[in-house]
Amino acid sequence: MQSPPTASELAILQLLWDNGPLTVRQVHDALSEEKEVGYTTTLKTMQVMLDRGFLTREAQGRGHIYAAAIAKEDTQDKLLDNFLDRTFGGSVKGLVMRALGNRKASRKDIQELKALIDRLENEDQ
Amino acid sequence: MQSPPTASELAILQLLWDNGPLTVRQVHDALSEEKEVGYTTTLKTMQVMLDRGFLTREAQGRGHIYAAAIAKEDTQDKLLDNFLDRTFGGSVKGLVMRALGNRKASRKDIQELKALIDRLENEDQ
DNA sequence: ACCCACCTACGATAAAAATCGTACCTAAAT
DNA sequence: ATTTAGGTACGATTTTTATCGTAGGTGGGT
Repeated sequence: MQSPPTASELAILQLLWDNGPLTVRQVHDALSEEKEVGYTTTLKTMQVMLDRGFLTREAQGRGHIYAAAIAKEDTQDKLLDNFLDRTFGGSVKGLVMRALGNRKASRKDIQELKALIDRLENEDQ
Repeated sequence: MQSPPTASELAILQLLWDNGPLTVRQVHDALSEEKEVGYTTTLKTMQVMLDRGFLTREAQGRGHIYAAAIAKEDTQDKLLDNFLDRTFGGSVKGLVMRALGNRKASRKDIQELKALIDRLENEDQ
């Protein structure tokens, strides 16, 4: 995977990751709720993504049904690495403290994070 | 601030945030260590940034000395918000757990995070 | 058989970012 | 005074992303 998915490509991947394989029409309808865009724009983007190896597809009736070809977690990790370097100079602590500090996480989130941190703390010993 | 700084602009901002006001030459030399790029490219980028309100400058001898005009934390926050939405569907927990889970944070980092979490936990009551 | 709604393919265009060439200025060294 | 090293300004070009128009295929309803 040469360069990571662009912002528009990522939006499409999110839909496929979360909802399973979809037709162009379905993706387009979902995207349209956020932002007006032509159908062929969505189509073209997905064709490019197919080409780039981000998607696979299967014939289905008249058209195709597309699926994500790259894993959600892998992709997120790569994007996170880039972002971390570019924006926080690679400091995980900087990123995490900012992410937590400036916005409200639910009590449940906080519990889970606490558990994770305890886990990390122990591993470390 | 209309649209956030692009990746190359951000690299320049980082230098200015971390080292204080610099000349184009100094910025260019620093950038060149990472990646080959023409001097006028750096110059032009900084002129654009001046235009966009991301930088200020002062005459100094033959040339100018540039400084960041936007705050590091504000900018990071905005970029983080975007990134969070685009990549983790807005889930702070998702982002933080991934950031912490997949790479090693130092014991000191972990302590600080723990303290932050305790603080958040109490605020929440 | 014929429409028509819906799909694909794909080049073209537009918009955004990044890169560079060239002309020109000026201070310092010779 | 000339040269020269380094600086600026700024249009032009290239590269990357995003967007769309148009031509053409196909299956189901009538």
